[in-house]
Amino acid sequence: MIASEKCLRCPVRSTAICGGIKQKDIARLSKVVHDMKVAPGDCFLEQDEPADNYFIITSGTVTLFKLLPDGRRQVTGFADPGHFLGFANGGTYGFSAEAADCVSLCRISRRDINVLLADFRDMERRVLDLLSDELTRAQEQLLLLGRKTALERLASFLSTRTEQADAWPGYRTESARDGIVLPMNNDTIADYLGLTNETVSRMMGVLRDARIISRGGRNRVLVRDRDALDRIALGETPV
Amino acid sequence: MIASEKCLRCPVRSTAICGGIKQKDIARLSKVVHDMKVAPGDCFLEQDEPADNYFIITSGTVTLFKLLPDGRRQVTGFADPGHFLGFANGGTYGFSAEAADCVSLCRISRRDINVLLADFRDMERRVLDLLSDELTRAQEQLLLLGRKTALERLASFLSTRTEQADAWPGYRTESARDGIVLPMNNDTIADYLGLTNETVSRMMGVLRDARIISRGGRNRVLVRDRDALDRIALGETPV
DNA sequence: CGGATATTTGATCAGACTCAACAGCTGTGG
DNA sequence: CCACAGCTGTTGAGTCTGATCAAATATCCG
Repeated sequence: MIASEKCLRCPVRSTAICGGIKQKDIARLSKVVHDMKVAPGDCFLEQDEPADNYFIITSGTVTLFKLLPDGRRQVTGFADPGHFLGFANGGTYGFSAEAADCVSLCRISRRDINVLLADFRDMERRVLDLLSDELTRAQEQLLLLGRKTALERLASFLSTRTEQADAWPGYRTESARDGIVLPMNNDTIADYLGLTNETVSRMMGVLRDARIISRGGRNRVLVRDRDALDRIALGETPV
Repeated sequence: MIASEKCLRCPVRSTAICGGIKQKDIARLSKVVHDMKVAPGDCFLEQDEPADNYFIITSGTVTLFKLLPDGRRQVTGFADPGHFLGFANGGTYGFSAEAADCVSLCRISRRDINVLLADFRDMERRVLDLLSDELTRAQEQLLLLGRKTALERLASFLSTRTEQADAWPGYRTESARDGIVLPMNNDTIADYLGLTNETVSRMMGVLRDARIISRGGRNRVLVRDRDALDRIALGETPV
């Protein structure tokens, strides 16, 4: 899955766009793919705005969220490197996206994406796979929000994050083998899990008291008992 | 969007698969597309089973759901005619599907779908659009489950169902212009909205007392004040 | 009619929210 | 070096929404 460094600048970028990319196509891609940097907290895609661009994250983490008119917020997911953003059914985005930390991404206009899709046959299939993955993850999150308790939600979140860190070692620093980095604060985690920041803090305390996790410095969590975490996440441990 | 009756047996079927289908391709499609009927309550696709088939609903409504080990159930959505089921990232289905009422569908094996996708160019794009729609709807549902009250959830559900009835008039009987049909019982609605059947019943009563809806016979609801319904759905009406 | 299933209604309970106060960390400026 | 502000996270007390449990009623269908 990791492409050779030779293609374009960022391995994730070429991988995400069209897999094994040929040297002769680089020039063409460079014309339609624009690099961007976004500072933490900056919103680069807003709900209900015209969906003119697609984005592919190359580094950092992006928070995706929806808002109700009175300000209630639901974080619908986090986009990590390799993620593809910007699908919209009705011509406008259905969610907003803001950088959780320093984010690099590349932008492709709606017009150009169609050319790319037509020219790079395997790209369409890849996008289809990405969307399919994302839908599967969204459905898992529906189960979480609809039927899990606060403790189960937090355990699920930490478990999933740990899995992702396994799948993509870039997330994990060598100094903390079992540590996962949470680039978002408790407010954001709360909005993701349908809870409040107080409840997130309390449940974090419950897991810490049970020696299942421990604090590994700012923004870092050490998972000490992953089996226990997974059992809680699946509701197999009575509260 | 409605295909001509001449293509295959079901207009929805040809539309869903590959849009304007040519006469000469019908024979080929018929070889890989198998028709099926499913009785109400029957489960034809089970979570964690090998994802060997894709399905396209041609009539009726299908309930999609996920289960926790202890039996808690979350309905992740309803698949109406034209919907495409069976995407799986890890080789197994991520959810189960059972017929809500009498359902007709066609089955395409995983092997055959790849041939179809390769041969019918516009099919891949159509599937991509369907997936994109579905993801958008899933995100809307995340907002509902994470941040809306019981009343707001039910109002959202009824509002969305009404919109769908507008978009596809087949849903609506001419005898009840504003009536929508709910082919699922309160238990299923509850599992969809992350509530209990008692709460669904109570909130239905609240909307009825407020003259926003009224009962239109079994499985049928009349929406009397759609604006009010939408305002509640968006949380713009203080409880 | 009768039995099964679904819905409605009531009373009580509990998990998570709200509001409020406090602690810890970080960076800033005197 | 310390004082302080500002932000994030923690902890506590009280409240409330929706769940649970139980019973009554309604609806469907043979």
